Formats: sequence, C-alpha cells, structure tokens
Amino acid sequence: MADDTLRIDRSAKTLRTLALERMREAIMDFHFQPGERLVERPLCNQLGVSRSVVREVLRQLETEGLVQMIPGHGPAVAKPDLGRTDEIYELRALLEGIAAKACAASATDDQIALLDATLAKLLEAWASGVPAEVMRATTKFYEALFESADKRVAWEIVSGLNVRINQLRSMTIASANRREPAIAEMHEIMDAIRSRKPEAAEAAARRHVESAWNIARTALLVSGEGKADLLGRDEAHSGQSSL
Amino acid sequence: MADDTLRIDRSAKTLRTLALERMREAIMDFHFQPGERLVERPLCNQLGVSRSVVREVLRQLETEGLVQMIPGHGPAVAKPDLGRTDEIYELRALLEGIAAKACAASATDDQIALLDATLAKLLEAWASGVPAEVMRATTKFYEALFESADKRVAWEIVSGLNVRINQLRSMTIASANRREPAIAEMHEIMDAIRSRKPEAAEAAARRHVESAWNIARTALLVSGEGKADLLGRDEAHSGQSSL
DNA sequence: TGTCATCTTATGGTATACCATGATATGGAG
DNA sequence: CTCCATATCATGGTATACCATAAGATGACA
Repeated sequence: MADDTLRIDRSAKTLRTLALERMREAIMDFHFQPGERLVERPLCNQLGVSRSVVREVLRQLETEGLVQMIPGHGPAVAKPDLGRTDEIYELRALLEGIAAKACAASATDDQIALLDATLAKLLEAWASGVPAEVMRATTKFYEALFESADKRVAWEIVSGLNVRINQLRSMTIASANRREPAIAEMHEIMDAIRSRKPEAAEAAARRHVESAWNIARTALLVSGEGKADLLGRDEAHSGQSSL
Repeated sequence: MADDTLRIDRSAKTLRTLALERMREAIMDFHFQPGERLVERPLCNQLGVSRSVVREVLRQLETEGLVQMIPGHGPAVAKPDLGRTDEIYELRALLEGIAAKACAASATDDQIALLDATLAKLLEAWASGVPAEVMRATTKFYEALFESADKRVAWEIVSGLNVRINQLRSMTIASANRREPAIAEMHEIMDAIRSRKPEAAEAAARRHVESAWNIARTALLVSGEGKADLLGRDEAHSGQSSL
C-alpha cells in the first residue's frame, strides 16, 4: 500500500505562499532597501501575480514586521529598529542562553551529531567568505540548537527578532576580524553542550550574542557619525530592482 | 439572516483595521470556538465587509497565530498549543521576570504611581468577579509594567504568547481559590518594585507566572482525564455563534 | 512675479464577478 | 446496503471597477 512513487505532491505551495517567500527573501537580502516604497501595482508586475495576492502578502509581511504601512502612503520596507537594538540583543542573549542550556542538559547523541554537522557547514560558510552564506548557515545552526533543546516557540521568537535587526546582523558578520572570534565562540558553545555542561553552554551562548552586540554597537556609532546612512535614504531609490 | 451583532460602522480608521480588531476580539473572547471553521463568505456577511477585507484580515490573524489555515479547508480558529504550554509559561516567567527586575531598577516615581493605579484597577476587576474583566485589567497592568521597564519588544512577545494560551489563562483566572493568591502575588511584585529590589521583583514575577502555570497544568489534567474537551470538538459546532 | 485655487493623476481602499480545483454531500443504480 | 456519479460548496487565484484622497502640476489673479 505505502507506495509513494506516484503520490501527488500534496504540499503544492499556493501562489501566495511563493510570493510571500520571494518577497521575504528579497527584503532580507536587501533587494529592496529599507525605507523603500513598495508600490502595489508595480509589485504585481514584478512578481507576476495579481493585486489581491500582493496585498495579502504585504499584510503578512506587515505583521511579521518586515513591512511598515505608512498612513496615506502605503507600504514600505521597514527600517531597522534602531531604538530597540539593545533590548533585542538582550532578549536574544536570554533566549539563546536558555536554548543552549537546555540543549546541554537534554540533547541526545544524535542531536549533538546533527549540531556538529551544521556547525561544520557554518565553518565552510565562513571559509567561503560570503556574508549571506554565513548568515544562512548561522540560522541553520541555531535552528538545530533550538530544535534539540525542544524550544520551538523560543526559536520562532528569535527568528522574529532577527528580522528586525537583519541589517545589523549582516554588518556584524561582514565586519573585519569577526571571523576568528565568532568561530571560537561557536566552538565554546558546542564544547559545553558536548560535555553536558548546561551552565557553561548558557554562558557561552550569551557571550556570543554579547560580542555580536558589541560589534553592532560600534557599527552603529560609526555609521551614526559618518554618513548617517542606515536609516534608509529618501533620495533616488532603486526603482524596479528586478526580482 | 442578517446577523448584525458584529457589523462595524465605517467611520474612523480603515475598514480593514476595524474588521481586524473586531475579529481578534471575537476570537479572544471565544465568540468563535477554537477549531471552528471561519468560512470566508459568511464572515463577509457577519462583518458587513467585502471578501478582500476578510481575506486580508485572515492573513494577518494567521501570522498572529490566532487563525490556522487547514490545507484544503481554509481558515479555522487556532486551537491552543497544548504541546507547548510548558515552554510558553517558561518564557513568560523569564520575560516578566526581567521586566519586573528592570522596572524595580529604573522606574520613575511617576511610573510607579501609574503601576499602583493599574494594580488598583486590577483589584477592582477581581472584586467584580468577571473573568474577562480580570484578564483585561491584568493585561493593562503588565503592559504598564513592561512600559515602565522600557521593554517594549518583550511586551510584544509576551502579548503574542498570551494569545496562544488564551484559553488556559481564562481557565486559571476562573479557577477556584485563585483570587487571593493571585492578589497576594501581584502585591509582592509591586512591593519589590516600590522598594527598589530588582532581584526580589524578578523572583516575585516568576513566582506569579509559575503559580498560574501550576493551575493551568492541573486544569489540563482534569480536562484531559475528564471530558477531553479543550482541544475543540469536531461535533456539532455552534454554527452562527451569534456575536 | 508670487501666491493661491483648481485640476489631474497616482495610489490605496473597497467591492464584485469570474474561473478552476478540490472536498463534501447526496442520491440513484447495482 | 454499497458504491459511484453528480451536485454543491468553499477555496485559491485573478481581473476589474469604483471611490476617496494626497501630491503634484497648472493656471489665473493680485
């Protein structure tokens, strides 16, 4: 009976889902600049879908925090939450801390092996030097960490926080001399988990977030003094930004 | 036919916003049962708005976690996250703890006065004995607490968690003998904040969540053994559920 | 020439109509 | 009574049409 060979792909993604993923990715990869207007009708053309679909997608991205509705002007790519970065990093430290702790306390050997594998991929990504790859691999690693810790809700929250500081994260990853310390910090976390030391794992995870936080802070200072960019420019925006 | 009980008057904000708020409230107040199907076109009639509006509202409620899309069946009121309640209460304890701590450490006298006022309202609500009132007043109190602690993001997260255990919360509030302990716990939190003892405030806040958690756990056990309700029944659902 | 009123246009918001598909219910044939 | 064909319904997806408003362009008058 169980012959799946000709079973139809039941998970047929709806057009809206595809459009949603595409848009989310486009925003997170900065194909749209923060602050850039997202005019509905042009978006229909760019995505090749109808306005209804675009509008529903925009509503979802809005509640996800990736898109802001400017009253009287419609949707725009959300600008980063500069006033809340401290709190966001604090929460990340807290949550990633408890995940690492729980993981060290209760992960199975299989789960630890999986974590090792994703960590290896993360190292490869660092070696490649492509920031977007590093970010993706980092996300994968943490996803596995939270999964092993059985903290799915916490993972959803952390993911939500990360979209709000997406720019900061990519800046910290691209920052000079971040590579060696980051790798060392990740190894500390894994070592503590492997040797089943919950407290040490929690501390290591918090340290990792805190060091990223420090980088982000100095990055903010620099861009704050210098060109005062980051807040999204109002000048000529990239317009059609082909998807 | 025309069930005008939740028809909205289009005057101030956008129609979609009004419909969203109305629906959110209706779900949280159990005018729709968990698991109940939310068929689009009937909803249009009940709300008195077009399908576009309903669909966009449903998308938003979906990403907020109040509505689940059942593949091939469309939207339904989300059932509570019974498998995740432990994690949710754990996170609430963590977050309300840090808010209370920060509040005790840095709240101004004005803010403390405001907290006292909301606490007084909460006591009134308990005196009234109306669970929905108690819930509302509790929410107000915590909102003020997080605001005074300058933890807006954390508050958003806690609010999000609360919608996922909305039923549990109303059960714990309605539970017998909850009133006196709850009031005592809240006073402990406020006393610690007033006397500027961050650690004590954090501990008190955590204790409060944990005792609610215990009530919720026993409530779950009872309903689990007993009628096995709570998960939302598939039998005759209330249909038009006059709002 | 400068200011103000008006017109136009772009945009968002809302309402419907339509189609294809998949799920469910119904009712008749065997 | 069972099983299958059909009808019905709900949904996802699309396309339009209409209206209100805000921004920008135009033009008249002081």
